[in-house]
Amino acid sequence: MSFFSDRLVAWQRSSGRHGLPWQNTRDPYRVWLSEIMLQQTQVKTVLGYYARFLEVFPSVDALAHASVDEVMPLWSGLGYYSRARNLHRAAQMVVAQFNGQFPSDPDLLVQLPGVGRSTAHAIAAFCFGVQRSIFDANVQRVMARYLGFEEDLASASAIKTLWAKAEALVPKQDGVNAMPAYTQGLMDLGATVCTSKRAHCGACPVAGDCQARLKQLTHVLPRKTRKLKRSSSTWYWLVLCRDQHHQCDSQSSIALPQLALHKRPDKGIWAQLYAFPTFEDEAALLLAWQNLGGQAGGLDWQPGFRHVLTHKDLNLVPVVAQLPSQAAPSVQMVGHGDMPLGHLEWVDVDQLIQGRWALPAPLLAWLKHSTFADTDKMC
DNA sequence: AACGCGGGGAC
DNA sequence: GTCCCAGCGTT
Repeated sequence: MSFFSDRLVAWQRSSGRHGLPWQNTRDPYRVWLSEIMLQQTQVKTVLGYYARFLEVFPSVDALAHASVDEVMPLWSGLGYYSRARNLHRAAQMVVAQFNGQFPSDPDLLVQLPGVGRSTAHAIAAFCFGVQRSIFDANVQRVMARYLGFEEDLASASAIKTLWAKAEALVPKQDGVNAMPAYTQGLMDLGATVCTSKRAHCGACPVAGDCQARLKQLTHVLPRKTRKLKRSSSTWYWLVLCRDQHHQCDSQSSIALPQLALHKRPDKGIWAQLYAFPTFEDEAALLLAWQNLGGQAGGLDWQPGFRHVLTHKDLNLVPVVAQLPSQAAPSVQMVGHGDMPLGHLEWVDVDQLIQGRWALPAPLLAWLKHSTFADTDKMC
């Protein structure tokens, strides 16, 4: 029990986390999915998404044969949506290039889109006992403190150096038995004991030779100079365009209200998700509205609301628009900054509310809580 | 090396 | 409010 890894493995088995749904399995598909969802995302948030995803796509084969439009709604609200697109592409790669079986070699795993070096090591360690180290923020903190590593982790060379030291600490023997517990132990220690704000050294299995504790540096390490810069808030105007052809009146049979969506561009915020036509200023909105044949007074400005992102605040203003009867239901619309809009998709409000389309979380939340979602009030 | 990318939680 | 979190891809 003298080695770091021995102590950590024993601690994980006695005091670590064991009941999480992606634990107690060596199914690479399930482990991989959990690792991707957990990137920059907390356990509590992931739980629901993970269960729903596996219910719809229980295997890598099922995921590979789906369309990306079936995958994205299951990610709606989770953030970092490129993860979902990479997940889908990676599933197709596993089927096409690895015969449906995840490889155990981290050098091959890292070729999958969305799988970086740390995630590749996690999959290899959990599923195949490969003796390589993960290196997420938890491990960086644990290692910087345990080793008394004082270099600035904003530097790439410092990261490289510390990662190499982490690799040197992995269990030397019986990887298949030890690596899953060891890897989980690193994460658990960082999440529950050696936490960012405070190190609970009394509960730590390796406090005895922790250099940060011995030098009273736990509150200083890890050093990381990079500061988060928040840019100023931005405004978006969102057009909620009703379909005239489905408007309710006393003569028509029951028709479902529909709204126009368009697919966001490949890059930038909400990339490739579906959103209401979005404009960065009122002039662009009005120009597009004019191009559509809209009339003055056909727009109803709703109260705006704020949505906070990591790097900036969004001020979102919904504008309800009544499309003129002569306009085609599908129209090429220009005026989204310098980005041409594609054809609009007309979608039942029901389907939006039920999460069948991949809307950004704030748009879906607003729709659900607005009177606009109430069919009666549309007539 | 710096930056963009969502959302939620802790304090 | 600020900072953090099972990071990765792009420039």
